[in-house]
Order: sequence, then C-alpha cells, then structure tokens
Amino acid sequence: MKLKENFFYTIREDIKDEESNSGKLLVKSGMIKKTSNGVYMYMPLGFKTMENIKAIIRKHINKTGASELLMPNLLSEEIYITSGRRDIFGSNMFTLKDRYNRSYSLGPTHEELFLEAAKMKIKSYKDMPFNLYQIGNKYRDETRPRYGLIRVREFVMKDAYSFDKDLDGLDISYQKMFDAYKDIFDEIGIDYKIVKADTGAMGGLLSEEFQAVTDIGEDILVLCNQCDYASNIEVSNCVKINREEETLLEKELIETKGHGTVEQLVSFLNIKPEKIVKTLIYKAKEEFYACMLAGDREINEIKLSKLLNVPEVNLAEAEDVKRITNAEIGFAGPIGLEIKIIIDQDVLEMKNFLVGANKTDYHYINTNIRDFHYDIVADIKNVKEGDCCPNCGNSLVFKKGIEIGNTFKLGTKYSESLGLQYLDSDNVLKPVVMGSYGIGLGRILASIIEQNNDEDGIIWPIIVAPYKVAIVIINSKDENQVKLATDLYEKLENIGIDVLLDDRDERPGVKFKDMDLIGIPVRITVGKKAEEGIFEWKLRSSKDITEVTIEEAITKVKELVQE
RNA sequence: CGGGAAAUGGCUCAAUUUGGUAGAGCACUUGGUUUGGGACCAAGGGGUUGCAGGUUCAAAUCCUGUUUUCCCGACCA
Repeated sequence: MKLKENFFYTIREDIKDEESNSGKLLVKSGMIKKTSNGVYMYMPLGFKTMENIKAIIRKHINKTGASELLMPNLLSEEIYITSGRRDIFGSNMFTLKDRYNRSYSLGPTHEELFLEAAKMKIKSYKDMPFNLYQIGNKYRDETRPRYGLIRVREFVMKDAYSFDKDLDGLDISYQKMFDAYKDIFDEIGIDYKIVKADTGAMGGLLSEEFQAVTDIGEDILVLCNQCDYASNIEVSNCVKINREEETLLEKELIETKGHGTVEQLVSFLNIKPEKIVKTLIYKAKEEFYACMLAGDREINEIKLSKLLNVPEVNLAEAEDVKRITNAEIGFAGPIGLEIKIIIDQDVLEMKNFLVGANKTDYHYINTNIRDFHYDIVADIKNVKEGDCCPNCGNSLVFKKGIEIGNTFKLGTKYSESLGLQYLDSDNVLKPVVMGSYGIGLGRILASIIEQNNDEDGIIWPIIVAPYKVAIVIINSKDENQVKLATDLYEKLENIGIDVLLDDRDERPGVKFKDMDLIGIPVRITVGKKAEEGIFEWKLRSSKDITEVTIEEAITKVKELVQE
C-alpha cells in the first residue's frame, strides 16, 4: 500500500477515553475507532490485522475437519426461551422488537442455532461425528465495557461446535479442537496459559480457558511453580492448612466499639487477621446463609453457589443483615444465629479465634468451634498466593490473564433441552453429545499489543502484522530515492509480501514515528545512499541498523516471512 | 445498578471560582525556508461551548432536567 494515495492516519495526542495500553495504541495507530461505549469500528489497518488472525484460525480449524458456515445475529427470542437460556443471560442479552411487536435478540452465543443446523443432518449414529464453526459477531450487553477491545458489547468470535454420539467421541473431538487451539495461539505468538475454569452460563462437564498472560487481565490464574497445575481462581481448590496445636480457651465477650471490619479489628486489638473468623450473610434464592471464613481470606461466590446448587448468590442487603444478626454490619457471628451456617473447611481447624457477637460494638475472643453449631463444612474461599498446590504441594503463584479462548465439554445439556437425538445401533433414541469452542478475535488483537509494545508503539509479530515491511523514503522529492524505493516495493508486492510504501511528503521523523507506532516488523529506509543502491534494514524489535542491497533486502524479507 | 469525574473547532486543553458574548497548541489551507526521529516563519479557514429548559439587560460560566463518555465497585462464557 502506498500511503500517499490511500486511507491512512494516526493520532499524535494521547487518547483520553481509553485506559489500557492496547486500547490507546489501537486507537492512536488508526486501527480502531470507538463509536459508542464498547462498540468499535475496525479501520482498514485494524481490519487487515484481524483478517490475518482469522486466516491463522481458519487454517488450523479447517485442519480438524470442521466446516465453516455463517449464522445470523438477529434471532427470535423464542430460541433462547426454549433452551432455557433467556433467563440465564437476562439483561446481558440485547433484545429488540420488530414492527409486529415480536421479540428478537442479538445473539450472545450460538449453541441453539448450531444445534438447529446439526438437526439437518443427524438421524443416526452413523451421521456423527462432525464439527461446525463460524467467525461472526456476538452481542452482549456488558454492564461495564472497558479496556479497549478487551471487554466490549459487540465483538468478533470464532465459535465451533462438535457433535458426537457418545462421551468417548466427545473426548476425541474435544482433544482435536484443543490441540488446534494450542497450534493457533502458538503460531500467533501469544504468551498464554491453559486453565481449568467454571462452566458458568454454558453449563456442561468441563471448561478450559486459554488465557493471555497480561497485567491488565481480569481473571486470576493460579499456577504452580513446580508442576503443571493451572486453574482459574474461581474454581481452584484450597488445600487444608495445618495449624499449630493450642490449648482451647474460654470465649469472652469484649467491647469493640466502632470496629466492625477485619482491618479495624486487626489494628484495634493488635491481632492477626488469621485469628479472626468473619461471618458473611449471603442470600441464595430466598434463603439466607451465614458463611464463615478466616479474616485474611476472600469468599468465592462460585464455589458457594455450586455448593448451594443455585445459579448465583448475593451478599445480603444491609437491612436483612441487621434483622438477622440484631446488630449493625460488622458484628455478625455464629453464636445465636438462627440461619444455616456454612463454615470454610479451614475454620474447623482454627483455635481461639475472634467472631462477631451479633450485638453492635461487641465481639467474642477465644471462640472455638465447640461454641456454636454449623450446618455445612466446605471449601468456600479463594486460594491465596503461596498456598499449597493441590497436585504437588508446592507453592502457588498468581498471574493475571485475559480469556482469549474457551473450550467446553457440553455433554447432552442442550441436545436434551432442544431435542437433538439420534438413533443408535441398538435402535434406541439418544441425545447427541456436544462440545463448544470459542476464540475472541478482538481480545487476541488487544492481548498481542499488551504483550508486545514499547514507548514508541505496537510491535507486531510478523505473522499477524498488517504489513510485514515498511519502506520509508527519506526525501520524497529525491527522484533517486523514490525510484529505488518503488522498485523494491513492486518487487516485494510481486512475491506476495504485504508491504507499505511511505511516500508521503513528510519529514523523516514523522514517518519513523508513524511506522513505529503502527508496529510494522521490518523497516527498510531509502536515504543518503540511494545512488549507490543501498538500503537500511531495521527491525521494529531491535535498534540495529544494517546496510543492504535490493537483493539482500528481498532475501531477508523472504526468510523472515517464511519462519 | 451504586459512587466519583467530565463534556468547549478534527485532537489535547484554557476561559467557569468572580456572568460581559470563546482562546492556545497540534491538525488543516496558502506562500516561503527546511528535510535522517513528530521543523520554522507568515497569512488564513473552522466552534450557536453535548442537548432541552430556566434565571438575567447579558450565560461556556448560575439553576433544573436530560444524554453521553471515563474511572472505582457490583456484574460478566
């Protein structure tokens, strides 16, 4: 592409309404432009990069034997009501009415539709396995879009769905897709981890997430130093902590005026948070539960909701807490409570701890497990950095990640609710066994930038770069320079290299800054030594500059692109 | 959905406290000097200050409502 005669722009000023590095750089470099909260245009440069990512994805997904198709996004709401997911998505789903007042929604995910498509073929066990996929838009009414392309309301996703007659078949289909995912992310060159995750609104048997490792990530990845344990914190199991033996003391009521939080109590009484057991009142459906865990720990609501077998749990409202505990917030405790009490497994081992007294401004010290009743003992807390690995016992470390891919073993959940059956060899109708597999393309774009940038801008890996080579003409009025640069430009184009010719009437500094900003991997400059046929070769990722002839330049480009 | 901040030429901001009819830098146009890391000089073009009301002789500025954006939280395959 010749810059002078094509659509190209960059922004010099800092981007005010983007917080993340990738968001700022994507907007500054002219790759995307925000149209409203969480909705972006892909400008030519961004579009081209996206197409490169799509090509890599297609290559590997096609290799698994999956067939590509394209689904609509305007979907009758009926579809989601039938599958029972209308309520699960709730206000996360965009809905609209047509002129006859019929309800439609913009597809947040497409299990239901792919299942409809699969019905066209599946009659007998002989019709499986197969795998369908599309690369298309998804719509989710996120409460708070943020971080550029990382959390948006309209986004591009590759979603694939496998159909098998039994679980053994699913295992094979799943593994194929799982391996393809690894190949895709390896080829793109993202630093990622695969973690076990919650199945959430998708339901099903197993969920594994492909997480790009970056500090801006919204998920916490729990990793082991020694073994290959890797899990999203939402489902990481806690290993019981061994505690020192202590003589049990008698509980004692003490005044703690105005000190309701763990933090306040720690400084007021000069005790360790590990000697406090906090009591949180939760509401699940219409029932209240008191959840007890050590003061230095966070509750894990996903574990709690699974334990109680409800879709979600919420902290109780202030009035409810006051009514249940007869005290202000901060003074809840187990003694005398009439609701069900769930204690974290570690509380069982704790000795002589502090709890709320269910009386404003009072706590009990030296409380022990014998002093109150409890109904359930379970693992209801988040793991902490330094905890023991459930696999090998070594210590766990945390990293932050962005979910860029997710693979689910769905099982028969959807085929049962939507009636996708086949006739098996024993002449019995059975539900089809499904898997679903997603990749977020915008998140890949953002993650690559989060992982590959410097103070000058983006540094694209060559495989996804919108253009592999930028030829910069130092003085676009110098005929020699223009001629030489154009010659190289045409030769590279002829061998199929995406190359960009900066022939604008700008000063060199402007051109260098722009090429750095948009992250083109190779820069070939035509300047002072144009008359001798000498180019300057520089990689975006390095400071080194070498002099090359036109033949050498072409050879070096070929080598780089083939790698 | 709770809490906070903001909205002024294409972009980043000033003028708002103390009401007097909008200004700078960047970008753009023209001319000139320049040309190896976001040049300089000169002359220009471009804004009914998010929107709707209200107060006032007079509103970017004060008041009310509303919309949008950003941040923190809640939420989130």
